[in-house]
Amino acid sequence: MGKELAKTYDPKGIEERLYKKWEDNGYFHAEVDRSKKPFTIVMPPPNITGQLHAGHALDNTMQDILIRYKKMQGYNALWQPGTDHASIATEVRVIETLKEQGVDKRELGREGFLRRCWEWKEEYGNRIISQLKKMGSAADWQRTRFTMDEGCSDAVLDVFVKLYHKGMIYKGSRIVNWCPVCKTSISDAEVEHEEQEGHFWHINYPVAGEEGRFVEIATTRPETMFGDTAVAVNPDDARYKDIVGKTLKLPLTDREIPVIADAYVDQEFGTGCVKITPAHDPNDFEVGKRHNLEEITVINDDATMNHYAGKYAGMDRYACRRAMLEELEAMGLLVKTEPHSHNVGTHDRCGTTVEPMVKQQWFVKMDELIKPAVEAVKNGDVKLLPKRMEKIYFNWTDNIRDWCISRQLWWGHRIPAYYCKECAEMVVAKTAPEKCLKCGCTHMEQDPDTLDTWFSSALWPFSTLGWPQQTEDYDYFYPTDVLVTGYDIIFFWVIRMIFSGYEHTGKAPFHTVLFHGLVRDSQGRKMSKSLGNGIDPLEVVDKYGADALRLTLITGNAPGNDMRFYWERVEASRNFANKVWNASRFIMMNLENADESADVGLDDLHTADKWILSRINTLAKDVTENMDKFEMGIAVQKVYDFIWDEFCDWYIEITKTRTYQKESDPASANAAFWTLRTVLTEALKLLHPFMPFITEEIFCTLHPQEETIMLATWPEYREEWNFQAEEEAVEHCKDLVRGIRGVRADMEVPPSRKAKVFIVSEEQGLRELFTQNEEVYRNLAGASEVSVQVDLSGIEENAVSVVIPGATLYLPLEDLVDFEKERERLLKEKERLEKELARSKGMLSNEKFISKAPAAKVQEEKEKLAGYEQMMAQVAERLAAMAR
RNA sequence: GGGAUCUUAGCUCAGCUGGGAGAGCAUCUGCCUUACAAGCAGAGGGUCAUAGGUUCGAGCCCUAUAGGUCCCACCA
Repeated sequence: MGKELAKTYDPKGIEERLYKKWEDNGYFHAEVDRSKKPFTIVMPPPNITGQLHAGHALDNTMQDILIRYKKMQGYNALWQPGTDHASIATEVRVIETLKEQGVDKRELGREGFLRRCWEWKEEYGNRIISQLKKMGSAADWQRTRFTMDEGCSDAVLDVFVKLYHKGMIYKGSRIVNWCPVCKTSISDAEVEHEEQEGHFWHINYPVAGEEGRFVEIATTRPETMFGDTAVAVNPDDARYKDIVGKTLKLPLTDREIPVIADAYVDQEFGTGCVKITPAHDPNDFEVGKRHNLEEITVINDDATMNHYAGKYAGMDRYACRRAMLEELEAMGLLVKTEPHSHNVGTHDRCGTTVEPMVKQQWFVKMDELIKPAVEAVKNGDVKLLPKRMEKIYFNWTDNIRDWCISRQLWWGHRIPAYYCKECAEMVVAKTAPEKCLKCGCTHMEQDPDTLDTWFSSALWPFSTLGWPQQTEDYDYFYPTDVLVTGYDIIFFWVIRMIFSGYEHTGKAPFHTVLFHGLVRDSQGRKMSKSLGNGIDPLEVVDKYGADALRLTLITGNAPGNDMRFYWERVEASRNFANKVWNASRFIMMNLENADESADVGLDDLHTADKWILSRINTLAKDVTENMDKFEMGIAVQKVYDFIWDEFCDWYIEITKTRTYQKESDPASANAAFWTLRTVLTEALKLLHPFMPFITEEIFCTLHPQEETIMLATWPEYREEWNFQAEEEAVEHCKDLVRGIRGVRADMEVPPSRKAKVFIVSEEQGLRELFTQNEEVYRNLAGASEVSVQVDLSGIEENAVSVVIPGATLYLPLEDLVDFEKERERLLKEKERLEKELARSKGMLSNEKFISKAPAAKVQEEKEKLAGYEQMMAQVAERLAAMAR
């Protein structure tokens, strides 16, 4: 039989050993197997700069649970892992590292810099993977991919070239978000808007040729006025009708600009006159296009002013602002300065205020591409969970703008566009053309820009499976099934994967997206480096074990909701692990006495055995339903409650008398042994996806002939394990036990003192039930002797009593009796019953309830009423007897 | 400006399609009962934010209000 287990569960050592076993035995690996149904999850690739944080822990626990669950259900489950090159994030980190060594990126040159990036990747790229392994992640590491590996890069090039030739990728001069610190353009999704306190400066622009006449404009960014090419007013604005078409002198410059009319201007806001700077404002850019205005860029890539700023050239944009305002004030042109709070775009990575700039950039045309992605969510081909995420999704798709994909970075997929140095002809192709198609010269130069890091992530569900090659893997495992990720990257990633899937593979990349929320600190704050409030999952694993961490992250966590992290909750999880451990230990110790050869059939089982079997049978059904609805928090809660409450606190206790006294009734003991072993095994299986390590350790000890629980069969509901009558019988016994325990606690009867129990019931069925099932409740009720009877014969006058549904219990406790206390208890019970009766009678006397509520409900209520009336009668009778 | 979401026991949160309010932690009482004191048994504690409405019946559906959180948005 099984070996002895330690007294408390210590995950240290166990976890590492089991993980190694799983990995070495290839349990995580999936191969194409046409005889099985595939189930595929593609892991959101963590950045190679990343260290495991609470978000990863939650994300990967959820995926691991699904994978393990599906594996046990017999699916050929593949969890496809990999890492992301994280273009800008990595480049920033590498630059920082270089800086510490006193090296500048440009000194190294592109080649040299990229070598450093690959070195970084080699050094840190696997760090997070080894950390994910500590969580128990059953990912197929043999298939680990990288967004810049050969296959993924090939997919990127393929897609770029294809979209370009379809006219869906274009190069154009557009206004983009420019980060002056990272010195690259960024997409709209990377801009975070934050409310900032700023100023509204009113500045007079002199009207040319009309001495003393001014147009007062209001601006929050005066330094951009060097790029003004017009002032606009609303065409319907009566105040400015006569000035439209006139010319203004742009202060601090020698340029003159026209006054134009455009409906974009809001008459109510500011002065109703807007300076138009097409090169530095998205709205002004549009206005400029409509009016054919010149685009004058006045700010350099590093946010200093260029020569258009005259004497301010070379100054930082804010320094320039301060200086020029002083000058304007001195000139008397600064009319007033108002405080003004407004939204400012900042770069989500570095927090720098973005500078809108006109730049030559590459874009993906979104209008057509997005259509199938919208349709898919609308018609349910792709389900977003929780459903409210759909609104967020549509909000984005409905306002979609072309996606700026070029980045002025070096680390990433380089854009496959080649320019002829001689004639400037451009060729877009997967491989570099040897010579210019137009002029035939060989001086071809590749576009220096790289692609947005999300361009490759968008292809991740299929590029990792071999696409664009039509591989067996791709054919079999794609489309994937569920995507699990945080709601914070719905725009960056989820939407882009969906439209990319439709565009390139003709299919949705997954049928369900399961969103989870953020893990916050105990005060509800976001975990962040600067606050130093982040919890390190590895520290939790080290202290409490991976199973405890996993359970903590999953319990009470509804899809899409944020959760708070509490160490107390980890402790509670750890306690549960210990509970499972000890219950198993106890059972295995008992099983050493079990008669292995005993052939136990369902007919040999006692009431309690059938009850617990029936309960776990129902549990399996419920948990499976919850899992299929992705309600993991609810599922694990049910398993937890079953194991702790029903199995440990009731069933194991019930069986103790039988297993302890094996010799006196071997058949009874063997039935209990069989049930203990069976139910424990089934419970371990149900718990395994959530707590893989402890369940594996116990399972393999309990079943030494089995290799692993990972490949055990997931419990399924079976009709032959459904025992309704036994479930009811045990419920009655539990009522009885609780009744007696309650009264004993009230009367302060020491646990060591056993008492005789009289069960008085007028119902023959109940009397039979209690007579036949004495073993179920006798020990738990601390009964020395039990007598089931129809009347009070033989019961001492001063016995203590308690009423339970259908019966009254009497405990003769002469010396301990306290009539006043018992009267109080009975009166309290009477009060409770009176309330219930009133409520129940009220409902049943309501004609509308009778006529409109479902018949079953009415019947149910009638039965309840009967039960209350009966108990009321018992209580009344007892009170009357006591009064005598 | 638009939208989402939350408000349930002292704390943190569950509560699936409307049919008598749950868990963990904390508190109180009694137990070292030969698996577990990281435990066992018992107990207290909620007008489910507020006000209306729909319904035989509302924590759950609708409307409004208050407060919190978050997302989106080009009012210079």
